[in-house]
Amino acid sequence: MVLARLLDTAVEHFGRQGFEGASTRAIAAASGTAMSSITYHFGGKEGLYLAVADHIAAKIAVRQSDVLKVARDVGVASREDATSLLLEILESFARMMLATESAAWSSFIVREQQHPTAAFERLYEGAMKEMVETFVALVTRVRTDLDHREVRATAVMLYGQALVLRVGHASVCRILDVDVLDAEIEAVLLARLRANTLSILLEKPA
Amino acid sequence: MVLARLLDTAVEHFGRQGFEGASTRAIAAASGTAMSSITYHFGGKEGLYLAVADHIAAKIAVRQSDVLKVARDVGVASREDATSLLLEILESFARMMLATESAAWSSFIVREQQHPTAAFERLYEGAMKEMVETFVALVTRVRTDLDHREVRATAVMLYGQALVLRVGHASVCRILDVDVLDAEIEAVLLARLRANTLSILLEKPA
DNA sequence: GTCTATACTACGATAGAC
DNA sequence: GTCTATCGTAGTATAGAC
Repeated sequence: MVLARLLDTAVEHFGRQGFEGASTRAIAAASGTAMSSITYHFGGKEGLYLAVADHIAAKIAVRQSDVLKVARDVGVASREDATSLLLEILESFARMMLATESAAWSSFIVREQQHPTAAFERLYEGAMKEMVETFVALVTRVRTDLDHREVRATAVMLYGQALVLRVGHASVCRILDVDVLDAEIEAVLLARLRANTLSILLEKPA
Repeated sequence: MVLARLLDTAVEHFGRQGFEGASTRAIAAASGTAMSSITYHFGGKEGLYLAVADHIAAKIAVRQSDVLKVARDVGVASREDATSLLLEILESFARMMLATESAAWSSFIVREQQHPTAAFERLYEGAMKEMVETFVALVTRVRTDLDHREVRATAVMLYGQALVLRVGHASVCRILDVDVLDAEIEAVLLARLRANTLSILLEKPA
């Protein structure tokens, strides 16, 4: 109970302020417990940080599990099925990027992306790997004209379209001239994501 | 001189560790001066932080000035010219995201994107605004089938494809199964960016 | 302008009471 | 398991020498 509360608070604090910036005192206080609880439960600040990485990975895995399960069940898909599966996975990811709850842990992940520590390994293995590999397999199926590396580069950029919604949040709001991304704007963004993705996937081999 | 050295060091430190995580002592030491120089030149830690934002904005503005100048000179372009200008701006941005020097300040910017402070205003007005507006104008020219908001949503996602190269750096390396993004991989990525962007821009209105 | 010295606050870790 | 108390370190800011 205290343990869970510490983890949730820590996601927020590490996300906002990074490892060095966050303070175990502040995390403990915001969790309504003493600082030494962190030492007891996690061995120290670093242990808490790694536990947060696992915590985030688990949350993402749960959130993506439905759509990934469908992809697994379908197995080798027709080109049309693969295309619509890709759209679904990407839209699911984009919704995650738009959800306000992702703000907390996305900061954590983005920091690890740019300056990886041991926590990155846990994030990647625990949450991202399966999503990535499924995605790559589907792009391979749809874009038979591309080689191995081109497929993966394409997958990266398809993801980038959704990632920018969270990572460039302030600019996205500025560009769209809104203060918050409400349901109406979200619909426009998701529709564009879908349209762009279809354009990319269904390009006729030159 | 000391001032410039302090700024360069501060970009690095604030980028990696954030505002709270970075220490003025460490920044001063790495710049070969005393901590009180920061107080003298910038008024304190916060003043230094804002100065860093201006510093970064200026660097980006310089880097993008050539390609933006061309766009300005062309004025109202033909659809073909607008398309190739868009490709050029985006590729220039992508090259910036791939350059190792952008690692330092991109962390700074990404943090401000997700949790904006006064520094974000300086970054946006100083460096991003012109790039964004030019870009939106060109997309408007090319995708005449889209309304105002759809154009801006499309612009955001086109940028996202390039942004992911920096912001998702560790994952990109993992997905492409490389340790560093060398010239060969870069070429593949840029070629895909170009191809995807063309697919999106030249989509036939349904 | 740039330094040293210092005041004050907050950090993480740990020991020990309960 | 959770708390309080305390230690050593490191943070920012500031005053004053040069």
